[in-house]
Amino acid sequence: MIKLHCPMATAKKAYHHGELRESLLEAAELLLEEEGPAGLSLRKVGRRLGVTPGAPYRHFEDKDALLAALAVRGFQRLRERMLAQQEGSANGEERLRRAGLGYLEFASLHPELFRLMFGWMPSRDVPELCEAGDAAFAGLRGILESCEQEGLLTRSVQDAGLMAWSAVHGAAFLLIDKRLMLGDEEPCAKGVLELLHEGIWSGIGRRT
Amino acid sequence: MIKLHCPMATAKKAYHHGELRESLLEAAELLLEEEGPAGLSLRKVGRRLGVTPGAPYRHFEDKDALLAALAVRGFQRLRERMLAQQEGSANGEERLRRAGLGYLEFASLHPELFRLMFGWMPSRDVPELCEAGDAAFAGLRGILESCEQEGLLTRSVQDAGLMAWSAVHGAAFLLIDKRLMLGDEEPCAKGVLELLHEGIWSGIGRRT
DNA sequence: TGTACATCAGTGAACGCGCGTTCACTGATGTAC
DNA sequence: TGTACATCAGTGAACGCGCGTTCACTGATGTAC
Repeated sequence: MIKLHCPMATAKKAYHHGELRESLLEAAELLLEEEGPAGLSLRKVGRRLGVTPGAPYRHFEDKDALLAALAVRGFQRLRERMLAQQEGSANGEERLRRAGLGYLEFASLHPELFRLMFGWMPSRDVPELCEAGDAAFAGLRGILESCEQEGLLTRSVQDAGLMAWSAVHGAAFLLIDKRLMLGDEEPCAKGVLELLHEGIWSGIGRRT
Repeated sequence: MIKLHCPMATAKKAYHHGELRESLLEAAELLLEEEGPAGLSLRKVGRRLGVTPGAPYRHFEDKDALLAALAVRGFQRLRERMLAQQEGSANGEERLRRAGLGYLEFASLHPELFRLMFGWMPSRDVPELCEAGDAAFAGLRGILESCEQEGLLTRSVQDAGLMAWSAVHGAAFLLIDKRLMLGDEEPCAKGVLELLHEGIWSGIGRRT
């Protein structure tokens, strides 16, 4: 048996873990999704990795720093997911739709992380965190600006951004809170987005 | 000095509090808003009321029950606020706007409670809680149904509901998370709603 | 109106728990010569 | 290539803390007669 992420693969118990920082983040995220924010403790994370309670302090100043790092990672992935499939799509409307879908998918896949990123964060004034959040929103703004250049918007980029982001953000929360029922079936990101996009686009754009 | 809410107003320290259940809820909500969910403990709430740690257990089975009651109260007030000014407004569009404004105002005034109601709740399967949430949404649905009867909707009540609720719900979160910047000024519920409503109504309704 | 008694609501002390964090330590790693 | 040594990353024991919850109790309240 070889543990891929451990440099000391053969040794049964290595004194040095090797990639503890990354492992802590992974384990913490897993724990967060399993037990929610109240169930996430540094000690538990350490225990999962077979590591002493003091070990995490070599990599994070305190618990809040770990949480902030978790949220930063989250924003980066959210951004990547939103922008992932943009290249192929010529049309501004289509790019907006894909970004929205990425947003909803991200929330569905990582509901607790999503909640942590938006609002639950105990220490909000971490600059890295703000930057990561702003960067994610900048992706949306970029899409809308290109829509405007294509002459597709009926409103300012600012107003369209408020509208589109609010709608998708709200839908993401309602989706992970299971407060949406589309007929009988369990709602999925894709179904919700289809309905939503129609409304958003009627509200901010025009079809050519 | 007379404490209004205490029947034993003259006695310096009454053995029986008299309205402890209600006081616990009030104090808990205050504490929640001041310190966030992580700072809310039964002991602290008791301490604030000058009451023993065991006292709350005469009124709530456990901490989760208190939290659930808090959220239920929140949903009731959210509903009331949304429907408060409906009577005077003949027009369906206007009623929808006022409901949206009520929603945003509620979130602005009680951000932590709002977060508790949506999603943070540790024990989600409390039936009273679901009912209270559904009742709040039913208010929105009623408004949209009357819009439909007035011939104002361009979409089904279902789709319009998803759209309108998502947009306002998302804006509420972005607002309390301070993620919205409208030009230079600090955004307020009213300003955000004005912009939002234009987009929503273009998306789901028509003007007569 | 007065008394006896059941019920109720809060007391206060105690429980065990898991937590975040600190600290002197030690084993492993990597670098200089 | 081999050795000495500084640096680093994890150990393990300990700290104090505040928490949720329990429980035998007691003072106040309200009811029956």
